[in-house]
Amino acid sequence: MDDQPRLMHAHAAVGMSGHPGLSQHIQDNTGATDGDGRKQDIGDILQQIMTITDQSLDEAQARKHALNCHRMKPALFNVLCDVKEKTVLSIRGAQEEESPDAQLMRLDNMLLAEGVSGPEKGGPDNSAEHSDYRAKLTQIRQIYHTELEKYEQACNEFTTHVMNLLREQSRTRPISPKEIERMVNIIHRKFSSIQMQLKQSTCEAVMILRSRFLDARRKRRNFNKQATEILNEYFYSHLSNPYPSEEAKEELAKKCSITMSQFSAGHCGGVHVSNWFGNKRIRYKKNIGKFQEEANIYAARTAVSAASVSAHGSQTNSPSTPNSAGSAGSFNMSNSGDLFMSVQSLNGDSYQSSQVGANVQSQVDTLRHVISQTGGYSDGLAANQMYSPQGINANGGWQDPTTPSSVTSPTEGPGSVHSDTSN
DNA sequence: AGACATGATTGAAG
DNA sequence: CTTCAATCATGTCT
Repeated sequence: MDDQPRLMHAHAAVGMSGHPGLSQHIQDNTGATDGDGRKQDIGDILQQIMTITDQSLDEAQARKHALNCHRMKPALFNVLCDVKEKTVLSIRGAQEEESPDAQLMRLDNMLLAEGVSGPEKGGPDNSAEHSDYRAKLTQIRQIYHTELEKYEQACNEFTTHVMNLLREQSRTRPISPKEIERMVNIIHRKFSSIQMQLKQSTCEAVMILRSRFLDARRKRRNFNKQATEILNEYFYSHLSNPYPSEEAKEELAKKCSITMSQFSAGHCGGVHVSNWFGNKRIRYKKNIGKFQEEANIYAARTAVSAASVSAHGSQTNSPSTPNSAGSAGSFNMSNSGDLFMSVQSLNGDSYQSSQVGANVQSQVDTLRHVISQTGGYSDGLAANQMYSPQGINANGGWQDPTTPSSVTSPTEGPGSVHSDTSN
């Protein structure tokens, strides 16, 4: 024990020479009056630190306490912190990551958009339609939030724990507040990367859910009978030009209660009507014979209602007339006069004289069917020939397929009806 | 289970 | 943009 001072001195000398800034630092902190005595002090302390692990626990505790209370302790602590800081920085260098903020932001945005994060989405959706989807989404939402909370809590707990630990250790090790702060940052980064994983998998789950529930193709719903009837009524009563305008489509959609398309924002039921008419046209044209019966049924039905309307001498639709979409100005019948004449000359009926424009087209179509059905054409083929060519040209398309739904209806020439029916 | 019906999608054409 | 034609994918009937 009595040779320690000498040894310490040597140690101190080595230590000091290794760190040129050390003496300066200490001098700053102590006022630097008596040079040699100070050196001895420092050497003393350093030696004690070096040998602390060789001592018994109790002894070490006592020494530790003594060291903590030593007047040179703050200065030494600062120096060591400084040295460590420089070493650590040089090792770590500029490998600070480039922050995955962009990705995190995207995930956040998506979760927000999907209604997972952010306020609960209580849109005016018809809940019956996607209740299943919403239930699952709520489930995901709940899991997400619980997990997020859990992570947050764990992060906070861990951070506090580490901070306490470091603070405690800073009594014996050179740990500066700056370093603690850095450590906290590291922890936060780690946890946020875990959080990102959570967000990522949540996004994936939502995507899968979406594709399963909201992909209309997968979840195809047939229109109900009434909707099909309404659409068919329109189709067969506008057989010569079955291209409803946008307004007509919307109206039909409304009448048919076709509203399931909230998920593809921008358009509503009209799209389904368009699809329906597209399919109908193509399938009708492909196999007219197959639709013969159907056509007759609807033709007869519309004829009856049309007749009853005109019999009342009224322009308003009778309640039993479901084809109002084709009337009441849904279409601009600029050439209704021609058609009207055609019909007149066609069957010589006089009751139509009371009709003006609107209903003419549907009646033309309708009457054709009635005629074909009842006018002595018992032969189905003949009947087919009777009305199938109307509007369908030699190429197998309805006339003017480019802009059929614009402004005016049938560009059907004045002679077309005659030629069609001039058997 | 298989056939058929039917709403939706896709790509070309205009 | 719309429509057509082919096709897909699902619903429904047998």
